[in-house]
Order: sequence, then C-alpha cells, then structure tokens
Amino acid sequence: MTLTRDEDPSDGPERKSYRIEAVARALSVLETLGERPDQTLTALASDLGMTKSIVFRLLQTLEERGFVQRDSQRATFALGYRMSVLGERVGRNGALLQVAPAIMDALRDKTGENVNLIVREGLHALALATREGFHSIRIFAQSGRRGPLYAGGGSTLLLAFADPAVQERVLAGPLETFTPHTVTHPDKLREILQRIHTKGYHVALNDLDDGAFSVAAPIRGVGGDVIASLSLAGASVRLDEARRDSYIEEVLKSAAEISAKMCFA
Amino acid sequence: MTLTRDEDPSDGPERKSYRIEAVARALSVLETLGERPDQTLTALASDLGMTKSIVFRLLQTLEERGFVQRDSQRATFALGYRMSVLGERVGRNGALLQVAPAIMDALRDKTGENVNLIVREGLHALALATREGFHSIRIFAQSGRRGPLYAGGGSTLLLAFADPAVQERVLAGPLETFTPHTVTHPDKLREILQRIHTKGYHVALNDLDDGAFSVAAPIRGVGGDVIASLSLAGASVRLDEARRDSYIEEVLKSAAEISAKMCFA
DNA sequence: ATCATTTGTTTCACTGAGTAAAACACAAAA
DNA sequence: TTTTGTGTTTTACTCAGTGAAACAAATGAT
Repeated sequence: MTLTRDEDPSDGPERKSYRIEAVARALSVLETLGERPDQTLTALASDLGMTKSIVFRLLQTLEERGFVQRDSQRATFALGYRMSVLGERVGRNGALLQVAPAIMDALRDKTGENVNLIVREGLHALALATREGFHSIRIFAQSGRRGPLYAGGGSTLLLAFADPAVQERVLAGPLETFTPHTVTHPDKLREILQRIHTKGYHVALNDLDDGAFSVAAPIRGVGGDVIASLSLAGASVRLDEARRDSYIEEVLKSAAEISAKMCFA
Repeated sequence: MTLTRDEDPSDGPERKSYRIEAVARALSVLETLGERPDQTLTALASDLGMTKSIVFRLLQTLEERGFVQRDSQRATFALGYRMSVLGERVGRNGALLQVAPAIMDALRDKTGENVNLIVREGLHALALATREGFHSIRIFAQSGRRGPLYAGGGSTLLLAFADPAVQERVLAGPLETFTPHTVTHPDKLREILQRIHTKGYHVALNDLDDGAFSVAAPIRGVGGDVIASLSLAGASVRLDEARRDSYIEEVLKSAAEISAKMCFA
C-alpha cells in the first residue's frame, strides 16, 4: 500500500491521505525556518525530529531553488528570496481572505450578528470580507466598500493602531458627521484612540450608522503589527451589558485565532 | 544508486546532486502557480510535464499545509496563505539582499566603479548594499546609510518612480544644498523627475558629492513597481561620453537581471 | 436522450528514489 | 593531544513515490 494513513486515526474507518511524505517534510523545514531562522543543520534536524541526512538533502534541494539560503559562511540556514517573491503574489490581503472566512462564519453562527474584516488602505478603511448576521438590519458593510477611518468600530480601531503620522493626517482632514454620535472633535478622537490602544479592543455605538453598534478587535501579522480588524456589528438595541461582554470576548478570541494563522500557530 | 546526476553533465566527471525529486517537483508546482495562478489540475500537469496523479498528490500535500489553496468550487488552484506568511519573514529587502550581491559584484568587476543598491524608506533613501570600485575615491555609499531622495543618481530615480504624494512631500520639505550643482528648485526637480520617468534611467552629476557621477537604473518587483535602484558611481572626471553610454547599458542590464529574479525569470 | 469528452479522483503493482545509520573529514575547543 | 562538535558522503534496504490505467461525475455535442 502506497498511501499513508490520515494523521487522525479516530475519524471512522480507513481514511486515506494522498500526502507525499518527502514534500510534507520539506514544508516542515520551511515552516521551522520561518519560526526560528538562522538555524544550523543539526539544530534543525533535532528540532524537526529528522535525521541529519534527510534535513541535509531537503535543505540542499530547497537551496538549489532559492527557497532557502545559507548565510555567508555556509553555516546557518534561513528562508530564501523565492519565498518572498511567491509570497508577494498572494499578498497579505489574499492571505487574510484565505484564513478569515471559516472563523468569520463560526463567529457569525455563534452570535448571529454581522461580522466584518477590515483593513486600512491609506487614509480609508476597506471591508475585505463580511458575513451577514441573522437578525440583520442591513448595516454599513459590503465587501470591497471603502469607508472612513474615524467612525465605525473596526475602522477606528485600525486608526488607533496606525502610525501617528496617519492618525494626524486623518484628524487634520475634514471629519464628516455621519450621525449625532459621530465624534469629530480631534482631541476627543485622540482620547478615544488612546483608550483603544491600551484596552486592545473597541466598542463603537451609533457613530457611523445610527442605531448600530460595532465591537472590534485587532488582527496582528508577522511583525506583531495590527494588519486588520475583526468586528461584530448589529442593532444597538440588542446590545445589553451581558451581550456586550460576551461579544468582546468572542471577537477577541476569533481575532486571535486569525492572528495565530497569520504569524504562525 | 540513490543520487541523481547534476543537471549539467558538462562540469567534469561524475558530479552528484543531493536533490530530492519529489520536493523539487513540489517547488515547481509552487513556481508555476506563482506565474500563472488559478490553473486547473490537468492544465498544471501538462504545463509541468508531469502525470495527473503526481500533480494531484503534490497539490493535495501542499493544500493540507496551506501552501496552496483551491478556489471555492474546488476547481482551480492558487498559492496559499502560508506562502504569504513565510514570505513576509524574508521581506522584500531580504530578498533583494539575497539576489543582488552576485550581480553587483559582477557589475563592479566589469566597470571598476562603485555599485549601490538603494531603496526608498519613507522620505529618505537607504543604501541596502554597496560595492566599492577599484579606482574608488570614497563616495557617499555605505550600506545602511540614509540619504536624501532629491540628490544622487539612485535616490533621485527612486523619487521619480515614487507615488506623486511622496514626490510632493519631498519637494515641499526643505531641500538642502550639498554642492553647487544640487538642484533645489522644485520646478526644475519636477522636470528632472519627469525625464527620468520617461527615459527609464538617470545620470546624476556632482549633485550630491562634488566631483562624483552616478548612473542609475530601476529594479522592479512582482507588480512591476520600482522597488529599488541600482547605480554605478565614481569620479566625474572619468565619465567620458563612451563610458557614459556603456555604463548606462550595463546598469540597465544588471538591474533587469535583478528584476527578473524578483518577479520571475 | 445518448454519446463523447473532459474533469478530478482512485486504484495498483513495480521499482528506484528516499531513507536511516554509520562512516567521514574537518574545525574548534578542552 | 584528544574530544566533541560540525557539515558532508557513502551505503544497503525497503517502502514511498511513481505512471498507467480504470473510474465516476460533469459537461457538451449530436
């Protein structure tokens, strides 16, 4: 038999996997080098639980193609330029769009509210993906839609974690009033951004759409920077104190899940 | 015998390669998907000259690990989020630093002049790597050094290909006078930038260091954007007309070589 | 409807590629 | 010196990877 068993032997009778072991091992090498670069051959081998011979030949193959590179003294290994080139093809947003949907679906199912995945693009917020809740009065979100950075839960959170230069340019620019609750006073906004930054999440109320709340949490990328926000949005009337707390918890948890995938589990 | 022969049979007697074929094939799949995404299984197979079975199992393995992803209808394949995540670890500059040195060395050896690899960082130029020429009166360059964007061959070229917003912020800011030949008049600078943009290269004379020339060409990345500049620099007195022309040609060629590696050969 | 093609998937027997272990050369430290 | 480490190379065994061919499910042409 040429097929290897599934890694999980519990799921029923005789599932087969078409995984090809040598390739899987090579991928493990790449991931390990991603987590801890500049490792020596033997370090890698023991780290991966493989023999030196194997790791040696895997590295040799990966190096031939530029997926791995040795340092100048040929002593340690790290990821190669081809990873960067190919990775750029996917892009950070592409990666988010592959990782987030499943988690967004789960969050929507658990809460019944709208779920938004938002990134910053220059001085605006861009909805990368959305899930419509069940009770859903239709709100803001539509994937591909651009919005302001200074109103709305997810957007404001992105602003809070953005470069100070970006913050100032937004605060300097014209601040449109969307609802009676939109905050347009720069100092008041600065205060809010500061609070978001320290608390690590944000609850916005009626500031973009009147009658709508939005509970947002940050998604972090490789360097630890905030690269996107995940938010729950719905009708303000439904946001009693208990829901507020549980929503915060759920959004934080889901955002952390996405972060984990984006920088390594 | 378990070792496969080297791909080049010409280099002497019986060289062996430790390449492991299954892994090499997997890498080929990744590169092909990088060049032409959203391909179907059979298209990939014929494209790569491999059996459907093989490609199927390679893809399955790569997909299990997130290096490849299928679209929603499970019909076509593309690179997965893990490529993006791992690629970010290397970074664009990291990739340049792996690719450029060999080509920079060759260019230095051929011309005997200083060679600089420069990227833009915000409103400044950053020398990623440099090679000292043979005649070399010591000039500007030192790797890791930050400089202005509006003077020096490589820097000005980067400015010429930068976002208009960036150009304006540089032109608005204070423009220091480095030599009698430094151009500090915004309109004159705009004109120069325009000319660089259309010609696709730049020759700077005595504008940053008095008595020094700099011949620069753009390096392009995945999207076709200019991500860095490669430049030859030396003493102005040596730059007669013949050298000027051949230097332009050589820099353009070397820069193109790097570009090719950065976006696919 | 029926047939013809094409897709992705699965099977299977053969064998040579991938593997582990052990030997190797070299360098740095003890 | 010897020791202990490194990366590299060799080896024999065997099972993982392979190609060919069969397969079901779509899709399109007749």
